[in-house]
Amino acid sequence: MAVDRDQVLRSAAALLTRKATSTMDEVARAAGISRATLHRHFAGRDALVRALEALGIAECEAALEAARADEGPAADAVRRLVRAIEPSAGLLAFLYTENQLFEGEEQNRGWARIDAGLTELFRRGQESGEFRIDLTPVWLTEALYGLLASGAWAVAEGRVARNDFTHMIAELLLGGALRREEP
Amino acid sequence: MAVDRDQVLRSAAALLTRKATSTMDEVARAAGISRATLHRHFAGRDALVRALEALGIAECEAALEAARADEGPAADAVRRLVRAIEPSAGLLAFLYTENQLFEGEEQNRGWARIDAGLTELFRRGQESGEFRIDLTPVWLTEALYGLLASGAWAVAEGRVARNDFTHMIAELLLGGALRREEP
DNA sequence: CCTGGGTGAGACATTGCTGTCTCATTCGGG
DNA sequence: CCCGAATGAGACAGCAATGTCTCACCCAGG
Repeated sequence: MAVDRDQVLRSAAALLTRKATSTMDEVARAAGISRATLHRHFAGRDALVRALEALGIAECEAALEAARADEGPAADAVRRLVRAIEPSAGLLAFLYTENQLFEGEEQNRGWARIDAGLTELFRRGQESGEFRIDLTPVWLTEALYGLLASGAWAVAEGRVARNDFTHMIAELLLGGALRREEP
Repeated sequence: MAVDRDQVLRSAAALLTRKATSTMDEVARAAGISRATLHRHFAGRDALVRALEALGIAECEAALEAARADEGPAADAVRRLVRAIEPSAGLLAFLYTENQLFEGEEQNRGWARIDAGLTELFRRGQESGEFRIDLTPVWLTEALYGLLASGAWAVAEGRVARNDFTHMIAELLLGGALRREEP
């Protein structure tokens, strides 16, 4: 027995990614447990979302770590980062939109740290001359979130191949749609 | 009296953009009318969302028209389009996330036409050699939606200046974060 | 001055989800 | 084998939002 809390969280993330308004009952069924048991592990929907938020933050920080965002050319760091964060993109998309509902509420301190890490990466790229300076690091960070969410949904609906996810996001973010002049 | 239906729709759009889970009562108050009157004009929340969807579609088509998406260099057309669509970005963001909930449901035919128009624009840019061919037109369309939503939220939360909206989105989408080689 | 359409305020039942509780069952360890 | 912890199933009340209805009001046009 002893329900695997982490596995419950992951199936909840997968379900809520597809349907953000899923019921506690649906979440429980998706995890293969009863609503009562789900309630024993997460006091309520709110607690569940908080736990998912913590999971998302942990995965983002792990990705930031694994991608060694502060090493080497910033562009390569961005590519590594997108690759590392891909498995979490669905969860991120859910949390990203969910956060739009918290209105004034102060955001979790974890997000602030991740935002800072990303912003720093883009700032570093600007200082090294790799990135253009007319797009602010804050905007590039927001754009990355938006592209991750778009990408996750596009993949979920079959409009983009899963294998292309990393390439599509990283290359659009870095190079844009315009064709580069031949080097 | 005769409540101005269009004005109600616009205030609803503005409110739901900020808080997607707003109550019918909140929507009514935001429009300065009573819930009863709101109900007389829109049979229910569902009907309201449908009407907002129709409004969003109409504004998108108008923007697509006004931007003359099929004329001149594709890159310039994209810039005109982003500029023309900016006032609707908040509504678009709301509808974009709302649509994630409709799961299987067949999407409105209007969106299909707009998607087709955008995809065609990007395809045209590829054929003319302006746009790179490793990013599919479908993905560029999705990315545009995602960036519009990100941009709208970032502006709403004060992370990006409203005046920069068009530039940030269009230039990131077209040119990406990397600095161009000096021409 | 009337009259009627449009409105606001509020009551009401309904619905769907939530949170809590109970009870029977099951499974694993001692 | 036996016991206890964890679970599943279901009942139950509470709650928030919805949709419907009534009634009084106001104001513009006849």
